[in-house]
Amino acid sequence: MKNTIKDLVQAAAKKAFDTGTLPSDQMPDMEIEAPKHDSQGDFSTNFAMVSAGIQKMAPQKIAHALVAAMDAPACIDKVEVAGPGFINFFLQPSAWHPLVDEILAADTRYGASDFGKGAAVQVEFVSANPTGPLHVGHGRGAAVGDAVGNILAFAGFKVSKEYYINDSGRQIKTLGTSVWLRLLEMSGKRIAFPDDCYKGDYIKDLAHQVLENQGPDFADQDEDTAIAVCARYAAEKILADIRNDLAAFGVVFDKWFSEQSLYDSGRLAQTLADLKTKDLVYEKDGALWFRTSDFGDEKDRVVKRSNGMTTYFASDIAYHQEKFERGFHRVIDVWGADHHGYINRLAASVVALGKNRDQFQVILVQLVNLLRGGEPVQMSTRAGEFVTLKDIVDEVGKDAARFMFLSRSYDSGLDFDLEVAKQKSQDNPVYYVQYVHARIAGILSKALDQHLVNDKDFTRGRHLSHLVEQEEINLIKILAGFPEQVEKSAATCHPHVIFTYLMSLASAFHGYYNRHKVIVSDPDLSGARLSLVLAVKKVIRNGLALLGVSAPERM
RNA sequence: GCGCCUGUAGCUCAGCUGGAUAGAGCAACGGACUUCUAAUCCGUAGGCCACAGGUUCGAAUCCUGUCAGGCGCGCCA
Repeated sequence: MKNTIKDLVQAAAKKAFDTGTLPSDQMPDMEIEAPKHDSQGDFSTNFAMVSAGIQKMAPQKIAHALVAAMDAPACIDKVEVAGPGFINFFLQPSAWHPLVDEILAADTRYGASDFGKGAAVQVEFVSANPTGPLHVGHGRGAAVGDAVGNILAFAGFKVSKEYYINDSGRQIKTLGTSVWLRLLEMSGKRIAFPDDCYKGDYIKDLAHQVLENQGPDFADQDEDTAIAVCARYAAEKILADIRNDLAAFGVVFDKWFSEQSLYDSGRLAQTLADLKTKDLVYEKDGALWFRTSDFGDEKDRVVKRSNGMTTYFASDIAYHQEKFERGFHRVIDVWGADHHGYINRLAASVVALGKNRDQFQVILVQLVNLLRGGEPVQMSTRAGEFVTLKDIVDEVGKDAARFMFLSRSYDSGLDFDLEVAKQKSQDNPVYYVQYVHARIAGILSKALDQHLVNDKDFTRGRHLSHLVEQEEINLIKILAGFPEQVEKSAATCHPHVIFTYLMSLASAFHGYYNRHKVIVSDPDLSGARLSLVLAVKKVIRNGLALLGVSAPERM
């Protein structure tokens, strides 16, 4: 419909030029948009305003010249000039009817596009160290990363979701030590438990399991060997739990990438060798420094410490090189906002090794404030006292949690209130939207019982010309906007665009539902309305699916 | 000190690749269930879009500065 209007405007501009009412035939970069107010029509264009410079005429005059030259088809009721020079198009209600058919036919693919043109994109998210359970912050990152992946895929990108496992280095050793010390404690040995070890109760559980598997003599083991055994066992167990918790949260990765594998495969050594060959590193104070400041970073960074150990940064450089070698055009990392100081150095490494800056993108997710009934939930990572993602999913459910996490832009901090997320009331947005789906399912099942519809009607509109109510046309207009919102969400990598859209569609539906009955005595009108609400149901489902939220048939 | 994010209704936030009269939800007040699910709807009220300049036909939106809040500035990960 939008393209029809655009063609119409362009044809009119050409005709106006040919007949001499417009001095130039140059086309401006105009927009066709749906105005905010109904009094401003179904569509409007800013053609006249953006042409003012080209035509050397007042926008109002250009607009009138254009309208005079326009051959509007029958589906357009009237065209008028308004405000500073907007041209507003008022459509016949029937112009909107074919869209219902289109939605029913496209079904699960309505809203999909080839916007991404099949470009390969990798989205890496969560990537929490396997040293403890996932917490609320990871939950928001997981919801965002997963939704961004879904949305990009729906918009025509070839998406791969990946989790990077930091399974080498000091933290894993610390994990092993923590378990080992708890194990000694249980075996009756008095030990001091250092401050930099992990203190959560899960460490004691793991120690208990190791002791059970290895037998009571294990406490007398050589310490280095024992810590290695503890570390391996604990990391594997924690990672398995992370996997399970994410699966329960509806997040499934295409690939789990091990940091250790970068060492084992020689990929990391290769990267360091490349850096030397390209003269991107130098030695100073016994350490090896990357010249990241030549590529936009504030200062150079160490990739190999004077003690011979490579840094986390070194692994990350190798990992990101490896990503691009796998053929991804774009690499997106989802990080917590507290890591933003890391962006410039990693971006520098990507650019230094031959990629464009815009091929690497970091989504920074701001922090979550966990509340219960308006009061902050006290948490201390140091003491190992915190609410885990699993706790949240168990308490409020996957759908409510995900919807809440995606309700706001990740650029803003988020207040997550457990009591609100749990409430089955109007405070809780997830039910507001899911309720639309369930309500329509209820109507459809009643219609099926009464033989008002059959299976064929689920892919094809019926008697659509009966849809004449203002609320009906308004609903179709909102449905028409879905593909555009998906594209906007994909272009900006902002899932909350879909959230906002779903809320407005749900609101329009509830309003319609309360004012008009779908199943009425006139079978043709019933058929038309059933087609319309079925289209709404499909779009709600498609939108919720992008956010990883289910669409229930009943509630 | 430097960098990133944020500042819009009493509260939580949309709107930010410039467009017409700045929108939702919550909270407050008043209404709607003999009905396809009231987990809903309708109405009322609520605003120096932090502040000051600039850019232009037009600024909540872009630029500069100021103020306020959050976070980050390791040979840690």
